[in-house]
Amino acid sequence: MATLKEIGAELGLSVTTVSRALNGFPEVSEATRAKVQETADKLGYRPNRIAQRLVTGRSGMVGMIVKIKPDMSADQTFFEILTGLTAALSARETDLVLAVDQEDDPVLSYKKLLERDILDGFILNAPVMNDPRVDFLRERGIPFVLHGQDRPEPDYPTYGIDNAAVSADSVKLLSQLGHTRIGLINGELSAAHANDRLAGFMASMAALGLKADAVRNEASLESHGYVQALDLLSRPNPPTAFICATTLIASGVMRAVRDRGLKVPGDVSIMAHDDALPLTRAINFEPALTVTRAPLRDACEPLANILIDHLNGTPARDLQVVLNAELIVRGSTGPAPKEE
Amino acid sequence: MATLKEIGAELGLSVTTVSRALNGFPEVSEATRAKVQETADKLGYRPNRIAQRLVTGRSGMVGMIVKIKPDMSADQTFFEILTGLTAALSARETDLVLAVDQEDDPVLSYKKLLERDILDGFILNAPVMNDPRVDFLRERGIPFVLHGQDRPEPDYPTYGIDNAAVSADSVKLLSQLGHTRIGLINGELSAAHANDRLAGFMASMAALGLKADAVRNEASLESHGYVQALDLLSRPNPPTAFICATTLIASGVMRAVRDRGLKVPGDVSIMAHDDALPLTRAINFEPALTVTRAPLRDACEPLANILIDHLNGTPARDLQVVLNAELIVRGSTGPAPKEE
DNA sequence: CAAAAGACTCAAAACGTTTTGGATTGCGAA
DNA sequence: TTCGCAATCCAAAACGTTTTGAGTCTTTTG
Repeated sequence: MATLKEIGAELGLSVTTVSRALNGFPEVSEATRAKVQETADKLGYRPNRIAQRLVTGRSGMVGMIVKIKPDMSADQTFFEILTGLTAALSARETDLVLAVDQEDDPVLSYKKLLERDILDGFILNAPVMNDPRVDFLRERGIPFVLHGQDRPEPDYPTYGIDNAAVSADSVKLLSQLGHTRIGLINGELSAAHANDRLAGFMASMAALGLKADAVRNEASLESHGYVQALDLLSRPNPPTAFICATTLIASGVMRAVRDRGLKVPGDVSIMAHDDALPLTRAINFEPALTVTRAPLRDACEPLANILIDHLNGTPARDLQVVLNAELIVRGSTGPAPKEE
Repeated sequence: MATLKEIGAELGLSVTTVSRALNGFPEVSEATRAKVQETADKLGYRPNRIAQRLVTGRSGMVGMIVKIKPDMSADQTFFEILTGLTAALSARETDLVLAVDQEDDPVLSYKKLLERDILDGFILNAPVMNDPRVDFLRERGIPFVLHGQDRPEPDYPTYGIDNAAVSADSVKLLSQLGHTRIGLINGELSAAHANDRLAGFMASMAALGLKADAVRNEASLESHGYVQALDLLSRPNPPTAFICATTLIASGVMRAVRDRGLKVPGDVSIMAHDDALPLTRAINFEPALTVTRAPLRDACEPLANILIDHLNGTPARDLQVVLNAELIVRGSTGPAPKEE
């Protein structure tokens, strides 16, 4: 509970000098800086954030709104993001204010939170295509960072992986292994990333002259993977390889393949995109899963830093990061089976 | 962005008067209050929370730390609590700062958050018996409210239901229906409420002279209910009634009962405690489930208010609420089957 | 009719920090 | 000597609110 004034009184210095000493300003001598630092430590000084925020005009809080599905199911990715984000933000003296959105209108929760007038910016996750939240915040000039891409040429900070490239890389690997009938078990198309995966898949299949007629887009569930793979495998010319949106889907697909009496990777190759969630780890599959890998956890620190840099004045065009996922080849992919 | 000063300038009043007019102080005339209110509305005045907090010495933020299990599974109850809590807190101009705890040491996250020195208090949920977080916060004089009971005679604010009574009520109902062999499929004993349920069960069974030898304590999962019920039903003298810790467990128990070719409630009665989670609704069971009911959602507003009242000076002993769950008899319970 | 009581209002201090615009010192250069 | 220039330091203002302690009227009371 020590204050700048108390430190100053202790040393016979002004608050100005104490403040500058502690904040590393150049116009204070090293000798005094050392003394100030020492008594600050001795008195257990911690800057009063509220006072700092009053004078800087910033609240030091950013918002994130969690969209909850009608069934109240917790998105597996949510805790992963939440964990990393709070840690990364707190390293930069920023707090996360969380709100839960159950409204039909996707921007209503943002309006409500903004009315309280205490947030410096927002972190937007799980975007849909042309996300209405983006338009809403952009119109009002509220800073935010988007996790992912919701449109081709954003003029706001974004951070995410190239989801079209994820599909392209996967198709490329499989086609090099000789596969020509490749299935895509995608996530729900309401999500922007699922759109990009689909677009990337269609484009690279077309570029190779392959027919992309084994595509399914549904929720990321084990059961979805199972059902869709079973269905596709009962075709006259079933796919010899599956690209799965998530490891969860992949586990369903693998179960389906085996239920049909087929071998992985002998008869069917399976690969997935891997967010590196602790629940379903690609490495624990039997055989270990070939993946495009981009740990969600890794996105948290960049997201936090991008938003805070943006708040500090860095222009949006310097804060648009699109990474490529890493391709990790493991045992679940192999050469296409010989045609009989 | 209007300030008190601007409103004052507009009307030729001092900031003092404007502040008092808006905050409903008695020493300002109704005429001026009306004028002040009017121009405040006209200018779109919103009090600067940061300035308020600086002068009141409070941050307006309370913390909650979410404990995540090693498998990163999201507790079903978490979103329920989060939703209600943010709403209730924001009604009292308070924000929720969330942190995620993955440490082994249960108090480490609290230490870290306290170091940042910006929280007025904490909301503690999912207590274990003699919760170490309680001891930690109590020692340092940090205000908090506990959702539930972790020890017999707390000297801090608490809010929760009487879990021993939940069991007692359930046992009473079933014994009045003639059941003598009653099973308890409880949650994990690490949770304080599971302890209380167990204690209440043992006590009331003993009071009735009944043998309490069909008790299982494990995670609240459908599969747990299924497995344990199957096991208990294969005994020579199987239970004729089950008390389940959650509706999720109850659904597993019901499946087990039917897999054994038994009828509910003809052969076996089933009841559960119902937190009123949207996922598994007691009323959607076939037959509808008899429950002791205490919606988790209903706890959020009291929790928020208790903590804030406590911060405002209300002593802890006036803020200890123990409610009784409502007993709702539906179709899943019936008279004990006649012994052959 | 004076004094007390009430009704209403205000200036100023306070919260703890950052930042602006000097002020003071010592020292080498003109 | 005097001027300029770093190198240090400081007083005061500012952020927007709440609260304290008085002040000015008007009305009631003895």
